[in-house]
Amino acid sequence: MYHEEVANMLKLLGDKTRLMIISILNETDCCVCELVDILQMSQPAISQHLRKLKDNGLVKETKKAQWVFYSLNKQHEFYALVQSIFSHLPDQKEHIHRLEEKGIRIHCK
Amino acid sequence: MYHEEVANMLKLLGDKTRLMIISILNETDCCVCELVDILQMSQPAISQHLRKLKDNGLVKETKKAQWVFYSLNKQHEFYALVQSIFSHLPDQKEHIHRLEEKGIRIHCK
DNA sequence: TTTTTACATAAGTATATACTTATATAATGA
DNA sequence: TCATTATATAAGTATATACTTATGTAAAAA
Repeated sequence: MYHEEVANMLKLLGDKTRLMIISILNETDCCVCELVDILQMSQPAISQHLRKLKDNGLVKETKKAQWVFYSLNKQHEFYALVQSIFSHLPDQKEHIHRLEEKGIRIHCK
Repeated sequence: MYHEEVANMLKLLGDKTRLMIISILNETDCCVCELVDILQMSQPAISQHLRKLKDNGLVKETKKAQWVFYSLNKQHEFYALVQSIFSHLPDQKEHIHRLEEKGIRIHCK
C-alpha cells in the first residue's frame, strides 16, 4: 500500500538527527567526519543513521581517498516529497560556512 | 530547535495507521467507529492513535450525542506541511463512499 | 613499517512504540 | 431501570529504536 511506503519514509525523516543530515546534504555533499563535527554526535551514531538512510536509498555514498562522501539520491522515488518537506525548513548553509571558516572543510576532486 | 519540532511531526505522521487517519480526516470529519470500520483495527488501537494526534494538536474532537467526531486542526503550526505531504498521496474518498453505500455513515447535526 | 585517521559494525542497554486484553464511563434505547 | 453502544484508558507485552562502548578495516602519513 502506498501509504505504508510514505509512512516509512516519514518515519525515516522523523528523527531530528537524520532530518538534519538530510538537510545538510541538501546543501552539499559531506563526508562522515564533517557531519560528526556539525552535529556534535559520536561517529558510530552518525554512521548508523547514514546506514539507515542509505539502506532506504535516500542517500548515496562515494569513496574518495580516506573519506566517504554522502549525497542525496535525486532519483529516489520520494525525492519530490522530501524537497517539499525541506521547503518548510530553514536552510543549513551556516554549518557549511562554519566548516569553511574553520578550515576543516574536506575538498576532494 | 525548529528541526526537532518538524522531526517530531514527521514521526507522528510516520506510522501508516496515523497517516491513514489523517488522510481520511482530510476528506471529512469522522467518528471513532467509522475509522475503526475503515481501518479494520481494534477500537483501543484507533483511540490511542487519535490521542497521540490530539495531544500534538493535529486533530480536534467534538462530542455529538454518543459519538466523538475528529477533525483536522487547520490552525496547526504545521498544517501547510501536512497538506504538502498529502499532495503526494492518493485521496481516500473511496472509504467514505463505501461507508455511505453500506449505510453506516454517521450523520449528525 | 608503524601510527594515525576515517569509517563501519557488532554487541549491549535503556527507552519508546504499537499493539493486546480488560475495564471504566457516558449516552442512548428498550 | 437495565442493556447496549461508543469511546477512553490502564496494564501488560513484544518489538523497534537510538544510543553507548569496543573493535575491525582500509587508506594515508610519519
